[in-house]
Amino acid sequence: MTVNYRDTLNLPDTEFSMKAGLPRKEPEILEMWSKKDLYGKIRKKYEDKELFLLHDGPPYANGDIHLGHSVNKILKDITIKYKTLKGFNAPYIPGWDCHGLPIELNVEKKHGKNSELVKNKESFQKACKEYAESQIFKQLEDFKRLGVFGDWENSYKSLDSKFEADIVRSLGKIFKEGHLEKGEKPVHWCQDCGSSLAEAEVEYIDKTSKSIDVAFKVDEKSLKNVKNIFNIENIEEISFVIWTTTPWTIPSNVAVCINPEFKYSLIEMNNKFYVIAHEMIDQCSDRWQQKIDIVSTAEGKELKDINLKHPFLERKSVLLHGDHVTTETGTGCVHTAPAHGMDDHLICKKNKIDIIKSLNNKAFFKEELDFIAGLPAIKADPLIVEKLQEHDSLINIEDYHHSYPHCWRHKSPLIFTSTPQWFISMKKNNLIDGALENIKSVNWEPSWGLQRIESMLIDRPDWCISRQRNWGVPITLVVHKDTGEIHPKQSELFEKFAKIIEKDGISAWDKLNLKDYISDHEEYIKTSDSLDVWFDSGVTHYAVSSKRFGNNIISDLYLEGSDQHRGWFQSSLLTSIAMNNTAPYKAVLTHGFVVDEQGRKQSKSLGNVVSPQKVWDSLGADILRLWVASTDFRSEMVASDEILKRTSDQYRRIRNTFRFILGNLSDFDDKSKVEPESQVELDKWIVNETKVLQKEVIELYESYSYHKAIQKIHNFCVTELGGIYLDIIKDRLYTCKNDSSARRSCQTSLDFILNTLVRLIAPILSYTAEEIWQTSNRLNCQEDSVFLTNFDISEMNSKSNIDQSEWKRIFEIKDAVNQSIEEMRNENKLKGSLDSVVEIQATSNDIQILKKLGDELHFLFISSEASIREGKTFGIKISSSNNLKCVRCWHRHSSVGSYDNHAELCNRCVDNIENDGEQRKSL
RNA sequence: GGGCCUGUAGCUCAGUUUUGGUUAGAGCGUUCGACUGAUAAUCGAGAGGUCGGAAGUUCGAGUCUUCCCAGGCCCA
Repeated sequence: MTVNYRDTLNLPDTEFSMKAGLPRKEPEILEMWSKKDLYGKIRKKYEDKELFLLHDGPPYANGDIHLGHSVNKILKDITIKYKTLKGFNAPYIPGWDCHGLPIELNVEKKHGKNSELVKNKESFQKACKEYAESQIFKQLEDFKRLGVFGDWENSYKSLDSKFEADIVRSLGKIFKEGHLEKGEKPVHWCQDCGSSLAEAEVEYIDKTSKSIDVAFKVDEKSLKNVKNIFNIENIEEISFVIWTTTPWTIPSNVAVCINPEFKYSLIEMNNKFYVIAHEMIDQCSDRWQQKIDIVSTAEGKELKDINLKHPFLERKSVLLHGDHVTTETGTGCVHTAPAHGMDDHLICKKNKIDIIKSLNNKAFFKEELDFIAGLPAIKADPLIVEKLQEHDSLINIEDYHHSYPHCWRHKSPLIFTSTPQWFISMKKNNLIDGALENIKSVNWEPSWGLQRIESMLIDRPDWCISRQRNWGVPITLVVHKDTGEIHPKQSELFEKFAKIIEKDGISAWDKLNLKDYISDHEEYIKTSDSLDVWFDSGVTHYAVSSKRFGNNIISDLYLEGSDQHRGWFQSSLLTSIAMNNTAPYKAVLTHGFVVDEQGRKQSKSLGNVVSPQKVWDSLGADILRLWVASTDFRSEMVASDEILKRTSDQYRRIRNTFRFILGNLSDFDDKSKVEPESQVELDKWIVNETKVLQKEVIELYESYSYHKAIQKIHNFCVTELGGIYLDIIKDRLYTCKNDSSARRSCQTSLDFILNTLVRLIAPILSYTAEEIWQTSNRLNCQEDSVFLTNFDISEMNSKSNIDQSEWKRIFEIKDAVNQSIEEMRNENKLKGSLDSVVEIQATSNDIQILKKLGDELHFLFISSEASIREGKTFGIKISSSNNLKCVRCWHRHSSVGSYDNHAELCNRCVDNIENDGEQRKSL
């Protein structure tokens, strides 16, 4: 009967399962981290170390987290964990942005727009706060589930009264530094919101508007002048023709602009005389379907000191020169209503022409315009067209399709209208210059970030911080009830109001009585506007970073999506420059957006949304983390089922590599370690390879090239470990005596690899790294968690007889042998590689190298025998071994059958079972 | 319409800047084979791209220039 020699082998043994079961295990690990207060322990351990401050950009406290949130948080977490393992004190304070319109709208929807709760400002604010908190709670649980480490108990929220007070203090500081300005400027206004909107709240949607061409008659007093310029007589009436897509702005017209660089023609059409840009004649003729005769042409710059008459109001309209006039569409004469257009506003400001606005503060037409009184702007279009027809001023009307600003919530068309607003001025106290100067010394990653924010800053208007909303931090200004002048003691008042708000929240502003603060209170009123929410998040460098880490601290890193070049990067920069004259960050890293396989953005309507919740429930958060890490985040990040499947494959390979290592270290401890000097050559080689890998991967982490880092780790598991090292050492691990130096030598290397690799994957595969750590006695004897260790592992240095280039050649020869064996297999002359006998003919160089492996060469090829002989060329001969197969080590050897007590074993196995065991030097 | 960015095997990425130069690399997946002592694993081998498209510069372009196409972010 055959002896069961399997029991004499040292087979791997581990509880680290092949099947991950992440969706089940991860919550348990999360629970363990929480029970241990791991984050607290990390903080304590590193409190004296150099600070690395990654300041969290707050997500908006509304809705479930999506893949974009996950990408952002995971990238931050990888960075934080890497820096921690590197030995930095790298805290992470997550935050939330809590005020603003979307939350108001949700609360309105929930309770009813006309409910008592919504109508009462204080109860409405309370409801908004509760709603935001409920959203935060949900998001927080999901962020934690991603495996993100942070101070969740002490996260920052812009709705905390302390934070709200700090927002007020920030505004006070900016006021004190002279950047605040009152203005009357056109802003996007949503009739449904009853409020002006931030740029971020505007979206462009295709719309059909009525475009009209309107004649503006030349004033009687200017007629002679115009006739002179065109060198013509005997004409009673001349009109300039403008083109606009917003008929409702005609009542606010105060001027018509022409470009002084263009030529303008006097034309005759239906026995009437008009002026339009020469270049536009053909286009207008087509559009109006009219025959046009050119009477005379003049230079635009000659047309000056001319007054026109408003088409139906008793008012003049001035002819102005402006470079903004183009010949793209229209007539080359531009209707100018400074209350309703930015160009119009600027050109009138320049020419000192007063704004006339026919809309009231709620954006309805004023009473004095009887025919449209009380109408909202766009609704008045037909009546204005009618009015123009009555006055014989309408030349043409047609539909016009264009991309038009709409409210991001209501999807309703916006109007552009001027309202009294508070601004942070870009120029008043050189804020823009300071910003442009300071961004140069920030490290932008990718580098085009600088160019991007620079071009955005250069053409950005003043920052309108006023919102006519209820759920927001009040602009705590005290202004004169008649003149609107700010109270002389305003600067001191900011701190007083901040203290009240810190105690009682934002509702305190509405309740406080000015007579408790100023003696001349009867002359003054409180402003009722609230702050743009971008201001809230913009001052987190003060309300969070400075408050928690010391005054004027500059964060090491801001890490957000590339859309934040206009958003948070800019609002933070501007407030920081305004308050401290320095940028709030040393480096800014941006990532792209998540798209589908076709490169399209994820949207509900396209049905291509990947839900992070589904991913961690089915595959595990580590798979999501691995996907984030293995994608180049600098451009768009593609997510799809196939990609996640590939990611799982990649994960399994890494996991199984650890499983193999753990299984083969089950009987290994510190006492079993072999001195590096006496290690087998191959074991020295892999230690060296591991050290090289570690160095390279750390460099890649350092440059935020996470996808290259994880790829390198994965490739190492596949090529160096799977393809070479682990495959070769199986023989020694399994068949040598368990405490033989041959076996202990490779276990010593495996121990080193385990220690190195588990740390290298920890920032990315956090759950798995921790699972490995807790499973292995070799690891958990060192620290309570992998995250309480660092990359510095005790050095293993040793001299080797075989250098790197020689090993390279050895493995090239191994590849060649593999190919030869494969050929034999294809010809059915061979089955497994252990059936083969390898004969190599090589030149002296190769011979010299191969000789170093001695009679252990066949272990390199995993063949039963191998021999070398010198020749003029390189050649490989494979043959099938005629020897019997040893049932224990599966090698074919002539000694099999020559032992009476072990009839089926080879000499090597007999030695390993009965005697001291074999010695190994090289493989 | 403008600014910035992306486009290399089915998938994820190298290679493109300072140096343009022989048959464009890796891993995954796929196909075939081996093993059954990492076993829903592991090992070996093979197939697979002309580098989004076109034109140009050059002896020579994935790599430089221009234009075009597709897509992303931000703006108008």
